[in-house]
Amino acid sequence: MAPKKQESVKRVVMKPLEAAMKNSKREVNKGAWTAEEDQKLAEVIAIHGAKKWKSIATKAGLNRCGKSCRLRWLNYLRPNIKRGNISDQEEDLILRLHKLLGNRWSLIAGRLPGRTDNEIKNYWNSHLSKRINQKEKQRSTGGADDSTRRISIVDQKPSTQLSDQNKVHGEMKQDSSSEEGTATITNASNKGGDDHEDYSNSDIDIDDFFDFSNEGPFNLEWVNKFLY
DNA sequence: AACAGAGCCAACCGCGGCGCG
DNA sequence: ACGCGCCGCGGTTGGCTCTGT
Repeated sequence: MAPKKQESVKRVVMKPLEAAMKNSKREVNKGAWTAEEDQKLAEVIAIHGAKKWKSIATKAGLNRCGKSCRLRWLNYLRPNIKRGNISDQEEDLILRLHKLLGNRWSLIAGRLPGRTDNEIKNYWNSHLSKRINQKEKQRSTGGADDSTRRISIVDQKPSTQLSDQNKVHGEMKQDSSSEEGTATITNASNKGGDDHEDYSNSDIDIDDFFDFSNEGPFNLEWVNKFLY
């Protein structure tokens, strides 16, 4: 299918007016954001910073909940956001990280500068998961083609071939929105039974894995340290 | 040209964690 | 220790665009 670049800009202009009109003054506005709302939100965040989303929503005079403002900022308005055209390198990295972390989109996004968790999640759901499924089918029938070669490479990595159990002993938390990429590790039970792998038995140093301090902005070599 | 189905993506929803009083 | 509110995350949905018929 042909890519739809710059589409989001169009979207903003399309429906939202009627959506905004439909919503009464008391009700919280939902649906697509208008350019005007974007501008207001950006202005308020420029002044007050991207914290206290509820008050930001109020200060901006937007009839939106803080949650919605936060999402809009993180996924669209935030500076240095890359849109569209996930490169082969990035795709490869997503595949590897997903293999390692499962559906921890925010963590994966934290390793892809300029990419949002939502974007990666969408990309995974619409592109990669299908390819994985295809590959699985092909594997069961035997043989592989070019389109799945890269995925095969990922599958071959030995150090992360961990158990398929849906449990994890370490909960990792990271502020993916921070440009510095500071990370902390906490211990907690995993919510929701993610399908990622149990890395607690591996020789991966989690602290090291999420130590962003000595990396370039877009150096993907680091991942090899953990995955090969 | 019109329609239907698939693909894609922005945004919403629900839940859990955390901090504060 | 407890309750409450806010924040962040992952899953899901709604709706627009594209493509094929």
